[in-house]
Amino acid sequence: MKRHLKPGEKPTLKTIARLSGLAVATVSRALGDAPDISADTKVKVRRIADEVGYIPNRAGVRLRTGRTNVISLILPVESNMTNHTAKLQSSIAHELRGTQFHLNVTPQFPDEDPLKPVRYIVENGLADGIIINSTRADDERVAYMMERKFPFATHGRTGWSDAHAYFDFDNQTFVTLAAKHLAGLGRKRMKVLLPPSGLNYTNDMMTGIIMARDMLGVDIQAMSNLHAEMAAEQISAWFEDAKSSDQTADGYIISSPMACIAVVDALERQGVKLGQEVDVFSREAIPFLKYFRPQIHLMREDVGWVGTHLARAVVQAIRAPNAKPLQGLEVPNETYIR
Amino acid sequence: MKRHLKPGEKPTLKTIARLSGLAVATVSRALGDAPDISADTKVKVRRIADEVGYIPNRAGVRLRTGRTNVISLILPVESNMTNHTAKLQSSIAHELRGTQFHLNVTPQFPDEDPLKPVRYIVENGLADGIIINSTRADDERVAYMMERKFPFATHGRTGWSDAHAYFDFDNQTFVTLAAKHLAGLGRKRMKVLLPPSGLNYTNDMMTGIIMARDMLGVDIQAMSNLHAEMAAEQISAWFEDAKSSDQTADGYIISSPMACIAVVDALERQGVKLGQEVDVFSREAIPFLKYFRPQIHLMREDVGWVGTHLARAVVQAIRAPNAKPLQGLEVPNETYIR
DNA sequence: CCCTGAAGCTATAACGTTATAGATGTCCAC
DNA sequence: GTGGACATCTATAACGTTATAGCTTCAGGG
Repeated sequence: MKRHLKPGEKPTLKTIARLSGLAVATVSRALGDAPDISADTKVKVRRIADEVGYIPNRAGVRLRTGRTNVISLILPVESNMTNHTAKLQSSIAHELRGTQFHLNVTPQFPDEDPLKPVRYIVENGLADGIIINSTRADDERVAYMMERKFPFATHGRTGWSDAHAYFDFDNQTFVTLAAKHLAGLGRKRMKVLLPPSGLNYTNDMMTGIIMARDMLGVDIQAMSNLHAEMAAEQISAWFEDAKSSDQTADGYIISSPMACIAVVDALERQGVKLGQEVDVFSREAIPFLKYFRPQIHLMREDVGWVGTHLARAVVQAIRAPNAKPLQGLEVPNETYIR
Repeated sequence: MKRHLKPGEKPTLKTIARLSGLAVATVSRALGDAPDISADTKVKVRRIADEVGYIPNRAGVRLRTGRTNVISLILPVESNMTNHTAKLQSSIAHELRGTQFHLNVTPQFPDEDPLKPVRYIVENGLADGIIINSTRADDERVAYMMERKFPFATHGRTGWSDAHAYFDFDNQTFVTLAAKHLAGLGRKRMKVLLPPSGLNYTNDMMTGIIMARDMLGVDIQAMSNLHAEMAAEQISAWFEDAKSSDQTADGYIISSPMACIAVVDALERQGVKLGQEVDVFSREAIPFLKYFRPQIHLMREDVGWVGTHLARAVVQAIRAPNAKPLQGLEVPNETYIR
């Protein structure tokens, strides 16, 4: 398809002009559907443009026309930010304040390849650096950016995290601490509701399970067929269905606050009382589960600091590509438990 | 200060070159701290640049150097988005998918003039359109953008909303419906926890209070010295302090989910039981308060649709500046109540 | 007094795009 | 066969920036 392109060449109007034998201005006007260009030419130009994958250079358009093709969302930074995403973005934006950098949000839709937005940004030069989360051990986005030496920082480690900037919460320790805490309350049979499988921190939590089993000698295992990002209804439904199966756990370790709510709700429907038959331990960024049920045990995680670190890390990766990448690992201890 | 500038002129390197008598290239190199420019010149250029308020044109830099000065945050769009901000952004991004527009997030810090980010974007041409929320009746940001004919859309109406694009939830009807619902449960003395004063939807809710009083004949009033965006701790503290004062309300209408949690918590600490001595009615975007206390009465508000509408509205404002602005008002009815 | 080298500045070109004015060719009317 | 109208395309310039090469000036050595 792209056989007309010189290798590594980013197609511009000039490319299309060369391939079509037309002038750059004509190509521009043809693509812009100007009235004084013949239909034939328009079709021909359009075809070549598609063939070579032409995408208008935003800087060129912007410089010439003043059009930025950007929509700006003004996000009020509230003091009592109860909101994970808002908090993360605010802290990134806050750290970026005073630098030349602007923050752009690119959605990654569940129905598309996770690599797509990353590739789009890298190939079209839409940013100097990228921040991603939900990392996998062999994350293809990370592999892609490392190969191209494109600056980035990840929330969550990967198989190559020695070599790139990241911030991570030590989820292995999270699990062992939680298990220890529950064991201290006399709990004997624990179940862990993990994040979706494949994610790096899911693996870390699985390691934590094994470590807790080995070192503390407790009966602890992951819940199968269920993960912490499922909708509350699904989690509830699972507990209903599983009534007949093994429900003898007396301790739950839950990876996300929403899942925790769903689990507690399901347990209570079965007549179980928190702090009596069962104890529940969850991770939480914002102090709110304590209002839901004060008996829930919590490990706090500071999202604001995550954003701050990631912003610094990616800026460093941009400015000093050869320096040692900025890496941060927050290892929780007993004082993190509420 | 800016007396050297022609009116309306956006300072560029050329401007500084003209004012300093140096060549454009020299100015560029002086500001870039190049080694072959004398210290004197650097100081002089820097001073003039500051004086005229020079800010490098991002498109120029980007075109020349390839540097975008943009950091991109990849935001995974989860299906069970439990998160107001993330949901809003996802729906905006979703609506923008397939258009040429990118979404940029500009924070508005509580310690700075709300007009600042808007002015920054407009003056420096950093976007083609702006979306704002937390509007006031005589919102200075709206006045600013209207005066300059800069495309925008607001979440929440203003005093001039006939003339601009907006989406709003009918908060007046929200209050009257809630009051009617509580009255139907036999509640006689209602209190409303409003959003911070000055916001347009706060005024709407106040109108709703008066209408409910007049039309339903119920005893209903706003809670003073307290608003729904305060931290949970503050709300709790207020209820403690106010023990001695009037606590005879039997119905509460709360403007935000977090405040609702705090209020219910405070009430329960006083031994009050939901659905018995007191009923509580709240607004909610995500189905979660029902897990907290199933007795809470809810009016649902679809944040996803808000984002979709706002995105369409601002795109229309950009593409067809003279068309009638896109406006949407969601008027709740009994079926919105859960 | 010429040559060299350094310091300090500038002219030019280029990044990719599009608005403007102009060029070329065709066709028809007179 | 000349003029004009029209359709279609192109050359040029400009947006703001910076890398590159080159220019000027001056001091100091020979």
